[in-house]
Amino acid sequence: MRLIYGILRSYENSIVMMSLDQKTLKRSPETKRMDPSNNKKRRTSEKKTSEKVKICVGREQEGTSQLDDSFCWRKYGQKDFHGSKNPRGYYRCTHRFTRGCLAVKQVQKSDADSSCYEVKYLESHTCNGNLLSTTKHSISLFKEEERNRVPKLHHVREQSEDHVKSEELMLSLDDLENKKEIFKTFSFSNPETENTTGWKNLMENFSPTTTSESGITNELIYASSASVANSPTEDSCFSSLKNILDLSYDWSLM
DNA sequence: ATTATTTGACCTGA
DNA sequence: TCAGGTCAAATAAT
Repeated sequence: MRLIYGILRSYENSIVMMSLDQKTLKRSPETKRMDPSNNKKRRTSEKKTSEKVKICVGREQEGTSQLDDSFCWRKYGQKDFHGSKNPRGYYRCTHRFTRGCLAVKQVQKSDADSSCYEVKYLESHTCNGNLLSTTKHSISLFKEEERNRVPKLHHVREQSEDHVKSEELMLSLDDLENKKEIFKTFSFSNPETENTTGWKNLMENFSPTTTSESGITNELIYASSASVANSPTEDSCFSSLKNILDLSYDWSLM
């Protein structure tokens, strides 16, 4: 384990260096403003090449209109529509400028059921692979404030190259299995959580990228049924996992 | 100080 | 002209 974390930290260090360089890709307000041909608002005329769209309905999360789908989104706009009571929020991947990730999503509160949000995904994430959706989803099931404390460990995976990903995928799955074993030993024993298929299905249900590969898909995750991730049992399960991850992370910083 | 959100202005296509 | 989408300055939050 120590070796693994050592390797991950090496990746992280090199990636930090890379991302420093990549920050130069960020929009420069000066250059935009100085450029006369760029009179005020520039607009990209290129159309969205991908029409991969996924519409989900999820649960409102405490105070935030942003559904937690495990990715880092940044809101860049909001629009009111006539005929719709609720405005639509426009989000893009936080890594848009650092890693050129074009993922975009639109979130709109459902008119019919204000406890639900309709989420439309446009473009898929290029800032990470499916691996990440696997690894990060285990994190996404935590409460937001808890998730924020969980770590760069996952960012390392996020930025790794393809040949590393498959390796890391195995690691992460091993990790999951290990964590599950640990739960069983000192936490509880739940037939549901021991069902690997159920576990994987749960993960897949929360993955925008893994389910959006084949054209348009509509997927409904109703708030009530989504409570599977919030049931007391699952909660305790994941908070245990989170504790372990936190421990691992802290230890890796030593 | 840095990062994220808000919000009015603006752009493009229908 | 309008609807939908995006930009970016101002503001808020961390």
